[in-house]
Amino acid sequence: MNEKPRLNRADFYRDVYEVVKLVPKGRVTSYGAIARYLGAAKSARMVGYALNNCMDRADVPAHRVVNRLGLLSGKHHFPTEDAMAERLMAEGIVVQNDQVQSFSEKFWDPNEALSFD
DNA sequence: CACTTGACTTATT
DNA sequence: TAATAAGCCAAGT
Repeated sequence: MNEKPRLNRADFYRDVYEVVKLVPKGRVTSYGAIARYLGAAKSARMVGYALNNCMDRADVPAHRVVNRLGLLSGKHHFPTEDAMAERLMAEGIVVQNDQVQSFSEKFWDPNEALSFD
């Protein structure tokens, strides 16, 4: 299987949006998981960058993306400090102290979900 | 054109 | 176990 580690910037961003949109309601994923799914595990930062651009798009549930520890690392980028937590809790996710509770249970990995063959 | 910063992750000390 | 360093890639200054 030949892979293209170097995705086009625009494609990478677009893919990030796609994957984030694929995150089921009540679930969360991590930057690394998305990056890895896209074939750029080390480019987890770029995922965050992409999401920052996606903030203008209401169709991208960026609030479902947290860091690998389940921390709402991106909450500071939301319109309000608690917007991210509020949205997550509105979807049934328990967030406390800016941290997703039962993160392991709520964690949704695109690699697993899409590899359900 | 070079340097700094950033919604991260993994490895090493 | 916790703290620090390095790796990664893009965008802004």
